[in-house]
Amino acid sequence: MKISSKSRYGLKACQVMAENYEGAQPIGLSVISRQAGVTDAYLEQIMILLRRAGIVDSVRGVSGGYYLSRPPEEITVGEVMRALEDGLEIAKCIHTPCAEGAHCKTRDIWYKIYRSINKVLDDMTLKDMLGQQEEKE
Amino acid sequence: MKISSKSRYGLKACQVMAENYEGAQPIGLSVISRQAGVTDAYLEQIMILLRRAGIVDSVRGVSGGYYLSRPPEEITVGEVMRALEDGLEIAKCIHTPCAEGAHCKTRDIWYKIYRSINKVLDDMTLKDMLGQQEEKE
DNA sequence: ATAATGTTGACTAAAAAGGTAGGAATTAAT
DNA sequence: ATTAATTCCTACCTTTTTAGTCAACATTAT
Repeated sequence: MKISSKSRYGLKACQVMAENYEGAQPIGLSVISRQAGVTDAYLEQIMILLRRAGIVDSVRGVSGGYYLSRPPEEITVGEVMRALEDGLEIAKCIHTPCAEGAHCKTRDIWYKIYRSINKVLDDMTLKDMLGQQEEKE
Repeated sequence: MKISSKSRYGLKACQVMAENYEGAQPIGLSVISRQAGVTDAYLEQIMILLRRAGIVDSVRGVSGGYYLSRPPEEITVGEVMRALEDGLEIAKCIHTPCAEGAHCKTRDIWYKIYRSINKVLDDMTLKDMLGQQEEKE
């Protein structure tokens, strides 16, 4: 029940790209990795996931890089997280219930958690994320 | 971002104890392990966590076993899960923010998730869990 | 006494997470 | 055309966590 480093770095990378969305030119991997505090090699793996999920586009070759495929207000944090966190499936029985199936009291708990996480993340776009006030502790 | 098997088995074990709470006599480990679908040896480890968290009490010796330390309506699922899932701390920065601290946009996301999970789990007692209707989907 | 049962800590194996390396493909600039 | 910068892809490696086992010990009803 921990957020993976892929999600941490990946969402941070999205933040960087969202902040520079107006620039309209691709941002080099090394620029993003520096701001996200991660190595190029590792961030590469993460960007590939985001690209395959249709969240970012890329340009290869000299002065290539990455950019959000859509404006920050059209990409939800949930979309990003699903790409990085195995569909946000917190238990196998979320999508493929076990034999006990619909009668399982504990599965109902996992499902409640699942829906609540999805709601939080789908209700927030990358633009919202940039603009939000800090949470109190 | 997966629920651990400790939580799955542990909450199931609590369900068993809650269903038999009226009996008022301790339930043997092997009885619980059978119903929870887990080995005695492994469930033992889990019961120790629940006992140390004050959720269950135990009786040693012949005809010993485990039982909930309080009525099912006085124990929340959140309490159980915190004992089994490392305090439900989904990211290190939940309790000890990193250098970026309160200005961190991504931490705000993790914190939102954290609160939402806690709310779901703390709003539900073991008794509620037994009585709840199945979720759709 | 003794047999049934919980307690504890050490141990191991398997899986997942986290991260690295190297070369292929692509492209702007020269 | 060549070169240098850059992404793409696959395979691999290391560390940590998870999941599970085991054996010796402590307690208690009978």
